[in-house]
Amino acid sequence: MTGLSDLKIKTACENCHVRKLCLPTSLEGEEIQLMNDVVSDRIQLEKGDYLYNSGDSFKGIYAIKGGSLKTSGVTAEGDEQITGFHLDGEIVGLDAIDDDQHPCDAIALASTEVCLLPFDRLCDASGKAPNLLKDLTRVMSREIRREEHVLMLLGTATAEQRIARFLLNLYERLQKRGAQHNQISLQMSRQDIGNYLGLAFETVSRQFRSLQDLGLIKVERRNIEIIEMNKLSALSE
Amino acid sequence: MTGLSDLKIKTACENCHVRKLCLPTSLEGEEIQLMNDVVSDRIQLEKGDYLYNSGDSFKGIYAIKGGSLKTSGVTAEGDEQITGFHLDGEIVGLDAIDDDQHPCDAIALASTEVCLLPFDRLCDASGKAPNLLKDLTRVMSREIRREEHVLMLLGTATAEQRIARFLLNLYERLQKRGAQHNQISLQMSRQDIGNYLGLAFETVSRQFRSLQDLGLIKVERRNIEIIEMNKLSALSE
DNA sequence: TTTTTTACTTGATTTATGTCAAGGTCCAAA
DNA sequence: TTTGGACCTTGACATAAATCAAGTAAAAAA
Repeated sequence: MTGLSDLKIKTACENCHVRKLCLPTSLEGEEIQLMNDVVSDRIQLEKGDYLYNSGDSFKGIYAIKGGSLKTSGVTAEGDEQITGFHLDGEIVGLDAIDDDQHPCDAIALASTEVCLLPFDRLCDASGKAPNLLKDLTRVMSREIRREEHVLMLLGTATAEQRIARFLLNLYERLQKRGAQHNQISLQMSRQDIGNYLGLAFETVSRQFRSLQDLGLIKVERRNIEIIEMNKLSALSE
Repeated sequence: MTGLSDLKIKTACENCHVRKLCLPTSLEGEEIQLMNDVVSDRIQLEKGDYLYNSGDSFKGIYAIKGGSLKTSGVTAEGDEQITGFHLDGEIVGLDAIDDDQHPCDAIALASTEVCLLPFDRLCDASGKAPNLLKDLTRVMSREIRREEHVLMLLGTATAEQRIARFLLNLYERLQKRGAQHNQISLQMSRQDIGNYLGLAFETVSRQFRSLQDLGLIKVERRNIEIIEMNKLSALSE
């Protein structure tokens, strides 16, 4: 099923446009070839497709080559709780390593392409390349810190602060990926944003409106323009 | 400063009473010796002592040999947000790997002893022992999942659900450490619990009282007895 | 095109929880 | 033993955000 030419395309980590944001950020020259051998598969998803479901057995972690995903768990009461939005260059599935099954769903927010990094291969390669081991632990550490930030947000912040920080965080990440200046293109619904931030979707809508009335942002469906970055930033604190 | 006999005591991972809960859970025989060489130091803390402060440079991760810690970050507004309570056998400091400085404080809740695992040594050893590498990634994955659970709690749960889940979670972890049946000994203040769960401390107090009035628990200062485990569990969902 | 569905906005009302305030209890230091 | 202070409980009141409800706009389907 997989020809030689496919393999070549599949394994071109060194040519990947998100290379510097992805897992093997510190690998150079021959080491990056190791990484090519780790990547077993590319998966193409359309909007709404599941990359994995809660309960699925763990094969490996996934690097997002293009597009975006949301990850969500199911609360004890049975409803969805979104735990993160993930952009290209970011890694999902790290929470499944411990007990060999995914505790969350991962769902594409748009057309999305991911690389499967089978975990056994990744461990083998990490044993050979100390830099890869460091990159792996760094990526996991970053995910822990990301969740700590969300946690701190949900612990105390007001609805306005949550929305402001959400927008600023997304903006920073989009900027690294070369987005247009001061523009945020939301890939998710108000429902999703509210769910993620622990707010009703009506509250998200009202806060967008309120920030627009204050002249800090301009809202046009799922496109947000940041007008007053400093004020928005001040308000988020 | 460190004699041979000290070294022997320091490095006795194989004899440690929290060995099965700690990092090197899958190591056997000679491999566990590798771990002994990783541990560089034991640190004794009294209640209120800081293990590290936010901003401190990262030396390594810490395994709790006995006692307990809280970790807390500082929000943008400048107030404390507790991100976790950590018991013996658990690991703290994983969030500092990525950018080489601690993003949180870690503070002892009681007399506490920790082992310092310098990160470079740990990486070296992980390169030699594939099982150690797996243990390390498992511990990090577990921390990611733990935070996801808190996140899901803060996203939607009511005050009553938060308290119920907090108690049940703590109970499970204490049971693994041989606590008395149905007893929870809280090492932290109502203030801390509220901060962690995103509630005012008065709300924590009221919920304890309410659960006691329902006959599900018995509260006596910082000792909680679970009377109706099933009902408490049902209520937490 | 028209119709249907989904996503979003806005208003009115309710409610869970925060805030303020007062008093009580236990522990530690003198 | 007394005293001071941290910690906790309880009540009264305020409020941010949820919920309920109705309408609008855009996208998808017919």
